Amino acid sequence: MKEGPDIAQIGALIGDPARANMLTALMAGRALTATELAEAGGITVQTASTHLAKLEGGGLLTQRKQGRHRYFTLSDDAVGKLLESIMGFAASRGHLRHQPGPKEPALRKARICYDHLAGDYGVRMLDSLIAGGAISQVDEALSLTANGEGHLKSIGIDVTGLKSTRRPLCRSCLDWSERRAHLAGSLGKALLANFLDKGWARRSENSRSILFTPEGDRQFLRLFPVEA
Amino acid sequence: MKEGPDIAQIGALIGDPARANMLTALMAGRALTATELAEAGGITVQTASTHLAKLEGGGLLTQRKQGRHRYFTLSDDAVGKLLESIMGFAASRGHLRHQPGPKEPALRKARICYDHLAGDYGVRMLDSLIAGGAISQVDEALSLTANGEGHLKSIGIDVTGLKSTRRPLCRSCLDWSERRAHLAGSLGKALLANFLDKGWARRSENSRSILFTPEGDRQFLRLFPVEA
DNA sequence: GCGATGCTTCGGTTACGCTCGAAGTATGAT
DNA sequence: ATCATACTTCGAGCGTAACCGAAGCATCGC
Repeated sequence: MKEGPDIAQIGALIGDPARANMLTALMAGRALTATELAEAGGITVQTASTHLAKLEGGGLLTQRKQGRHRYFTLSDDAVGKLLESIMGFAASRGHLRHQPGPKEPALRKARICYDHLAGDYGVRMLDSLIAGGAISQVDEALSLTANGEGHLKSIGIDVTGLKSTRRPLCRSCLDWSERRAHLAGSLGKALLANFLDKGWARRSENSRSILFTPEGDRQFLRLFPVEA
Repeated sequence: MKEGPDIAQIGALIGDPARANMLTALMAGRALTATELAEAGGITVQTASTHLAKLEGGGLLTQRKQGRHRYFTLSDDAVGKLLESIMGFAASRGHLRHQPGPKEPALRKARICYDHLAGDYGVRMLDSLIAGGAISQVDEALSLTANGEGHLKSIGIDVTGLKSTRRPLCRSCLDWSERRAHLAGSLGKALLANFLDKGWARRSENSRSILFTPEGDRQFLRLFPVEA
């Protein structure tokens, strides 16, 4: 009767609202302290501590001691990937926790998804790369073309370095706000890092939004055109 | 603070052991009645009924009335995909609900994963198809080659028909027992259906195992060789 | 019509786990 | 040394939801 992996256990870990909020906060990719995570979860630090212990025990989080702080991060990108896929599914079934606020539009425009760009701009970027022949798409599978390699070089991204990592170069990730795919993988990460480096955009302090400067906005739209 | 999809809600749905067991039972792809699912969940029918109502409300299940029976199935293959990915993750973190029994080895050898072949045989099949040049692999992405199309034709599978469906032809699916990829997508489904049609194998009545006949076993191993 | 089967709804019990106050440990600052 | 900060552990309190017995519908067979 009992056979196979226990999905109930990790379902239960994610199923608590406070824990889910903490995990969502960690999707931004930064390491956060227990106190910050308590804030994110809307609970006291004592409660957060027990939650964090459970999440760590379940293999979702790892902690790093640094002085009197404990920084928590998602264990690895398998966790990020898992959460992404659940988010995508939840969005597809209309399980939103909408509370439409002022930050909402900024979030839909551009936000960080674990370590890469998501939202309207993320989707636009992938669309443009596919339309321009830099990335080819077969079903859900993405791969970089020789053409695209040159194109990225001109932007300032060295693809050969990325290829040597064990992580997939291109991966498609379902966007919960747009319900379409955007670019994940090490290339997606590198592209976002590139924009931040160039000063085109910066990360919001207390949200997952990516805020583009007026100049950065212009450059981004020029670099990733879409035919009307 | 509140932004994006509510992963807690579906986490909680999957997080209850009884519900998780019912969902796992439905991964076999067949429609099951409320009574059968109660059995699978290890609970009474009354309790199962409330659970099923919740799962249906959450968009995970759909029911079909047929006489005085109610047949439940996973809503669509997005649900199957989601559960697969959670199972893969759970297995990677060692969250098993092992109760090593006699059925375990059969399950590791060959089992059904929503609608396609998984386990040792599933992994072997994909490996062999890749080694034989029928399927090409870039990162996690799989695609059928022209070569492979002919090869499948000779087995008795018409790929052109499958291509017209909206569902991806080839998809890789992480196998929790082997921790390696096997073939999903409409092609994976068609291949399994083909084996069952030919009488090479049949589905176990009360488990997810796929039982190969001695002759089917021989044919399968011949068709999908692996170099030692 | 009648009984039998499959499933849902209702009511009441139980228990698990989320929660926080208070106290305890560890690290850092003065 | 002393105090402050960051976090964990302990010990209740409490609420929600899982659970089942019993009753209520619905459908089938006769």
